[in-house]
Amino acid sequence: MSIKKTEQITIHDIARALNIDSSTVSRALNDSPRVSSKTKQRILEKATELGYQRNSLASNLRTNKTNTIGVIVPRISRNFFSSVISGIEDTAQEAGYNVIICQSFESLEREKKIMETLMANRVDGILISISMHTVNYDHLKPYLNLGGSIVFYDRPCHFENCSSISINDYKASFQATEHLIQNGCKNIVHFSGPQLIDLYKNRKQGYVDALKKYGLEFNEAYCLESKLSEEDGVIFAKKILEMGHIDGIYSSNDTAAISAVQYLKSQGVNIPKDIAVVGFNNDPISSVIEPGLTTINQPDFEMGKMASTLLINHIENKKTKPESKVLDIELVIRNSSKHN
Amino acid sequence: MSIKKTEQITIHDIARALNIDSSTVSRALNDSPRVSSKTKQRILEKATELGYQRNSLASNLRTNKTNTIGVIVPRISRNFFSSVISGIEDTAQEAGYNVIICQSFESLEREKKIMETLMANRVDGILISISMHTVNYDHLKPYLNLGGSIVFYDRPCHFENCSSISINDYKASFQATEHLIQNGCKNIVHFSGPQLIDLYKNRKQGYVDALKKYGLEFNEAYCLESKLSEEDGVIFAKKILEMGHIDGIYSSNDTAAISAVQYLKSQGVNIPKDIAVVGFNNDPISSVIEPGLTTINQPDFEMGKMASTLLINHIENKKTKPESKVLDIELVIRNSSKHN
DNA sequence: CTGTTAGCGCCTTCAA
DNA sequence: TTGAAGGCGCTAACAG
Repeated sequence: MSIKKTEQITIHDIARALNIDSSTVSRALNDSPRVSSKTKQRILEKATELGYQRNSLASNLRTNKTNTIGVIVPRISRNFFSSVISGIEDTAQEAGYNVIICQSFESLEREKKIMETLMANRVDGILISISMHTVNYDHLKPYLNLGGSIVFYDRPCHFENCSSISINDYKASFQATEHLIQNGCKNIVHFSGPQLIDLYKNRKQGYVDALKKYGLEFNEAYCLESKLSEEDGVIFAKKILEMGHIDGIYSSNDTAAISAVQYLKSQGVNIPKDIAVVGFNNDPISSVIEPGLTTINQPDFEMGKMASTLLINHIENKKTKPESKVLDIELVIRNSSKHN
Repeated sequence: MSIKKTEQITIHDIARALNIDSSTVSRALNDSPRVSSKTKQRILEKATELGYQRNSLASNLRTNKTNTIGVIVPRISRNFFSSVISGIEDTAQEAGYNVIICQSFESLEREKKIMETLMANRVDGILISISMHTVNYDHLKPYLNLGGSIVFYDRPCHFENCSSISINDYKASFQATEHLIQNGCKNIVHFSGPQLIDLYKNRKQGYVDALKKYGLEFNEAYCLESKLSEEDGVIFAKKILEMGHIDGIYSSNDTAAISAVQYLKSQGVNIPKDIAVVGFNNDPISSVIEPGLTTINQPDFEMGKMASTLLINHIENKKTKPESKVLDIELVIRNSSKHN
């Protein structure tokens, strides 16, 4: 900000105008009890009169505390993540923290850069959902060495002694598959995600184990792996139609399930009668549009709140031991739409 | 960040280790040409060896420049906005700026607080899409007085000599309505938004004028005003069914159009044969799901890029005169879905 | 309750 | 090409 010095009012300007010392002004502006309410009053008045604007850079430099937490998220456009962010902001604001949101776009390179700038800006802590291309965590170390705290959310991750919060993907997957089986499905396809990520590996395992429990054969060809792109659903739907005898879909991929359903419908398939579908899906629009879809309701907002709370705890109370919280989900069957 | 001093490596540590002065180190780390490449080399090596991490707080304080721009957005979960943000980040990153994203959640109170923290953190510039409850702009003044630059995007706004970028809402609306009329609609309902916001006022006017041009009567009861909440569409759809003779909907509200369409379909209405629909809608999911919807395609990503470019221009070149850019849209008729 | 003093880590004249 | 010195705006001892 190229600023003429005359425009920057500092505590010294206030002090000078009032013939007192700048340290008193500082105390007053921080509402310290060690200033008489009378002078506090005078100082605040003069401050607004002169149009004083606190310079946090200076104060943060001095105190070595920014009251800011960084959030690294694959992409904010995914509804699940924007809800998590809301939860984070909610809690953070209440505790007096600012939040900086950064998108990695699933790229390790961008994640590294983000870490650097968050570190350079000395954020007090970082909440991160690692990108799907992140396989080692070297880029997190410098920040930890610097004394920062990191909490992983959504995509679980065991690293140093950082806490993490995730949902019980295995169990969720198991339940979803079980639900389909109990409703009579015999040939269930699984829309999976990148197997490099534990999350998707766990989900696949839940699917596999549920099949096993009910004596259904596991068929690798039934696992359609997606890179989480927009149009995978349609491709998958076509494959399903080719296969011919599929009667169930368990999708661990938000958007894929939706577009698959749409495509299948357009081809005259009756959902869920011909093919039943269960998917992860926190998108409010699609829930309005596809009332027949059974969805796995992930606690997004709550996850944000918990992650934020945990991180702030770590920041303010370094002794706290790392925790690994695993949240359960619930299956929500949207048989009836929200239209009443 | 409560840090033991021993962990914070500074330029002085590097200087001491090399028996040179910290100012030389500073120059080297900033890649100044006024340092021999030999010492530069030594310094960089020692820096990585010691695990030096630049403290931007200090440097920003000193230079009075943060290389950071703040973005205020009503909510990131709306697809239009997250695309705008991507555009902003794209351009900003290339120009060497960091981006801080803040959500106002359409609340003036939150907007005020955000302005304060962005100001306190001395961001170099701010991109803002004002909340729908923002009627005056007093909270922006202190930042401008401090020498900051502001650019308005999406929701146009004439204030001091700030630039703004928006789409031609009037024209878009006119075209949309005209499209319906030319396709034989006689009784066209308009889903409008808060009339306090110029944007929605302009959109309504476009609708009104298009009706006028084609000699159709304007009926105030046909304007269904929404507060941009999720479920308005269903309420509106019910009203339409009550009215009985509606054959067209022009919606200036993303989600309302979608849920209305869904509800109408569930009641046996044929879209677009019985009722034709044109709406603003940048949501990729709904475009997959409702292929029959005619949508007004807003240049979201481009808007972000342009806004960012303009702001950075203002920041780096204060003489730049304020501009008001107005982008045109195009009607996209999604008769055929994306499924090929 | 208020003033004095001394930096936080970095950058930038000004000299050499 | 490098060093010395001072200060960005604020806060935190320590005195009084």
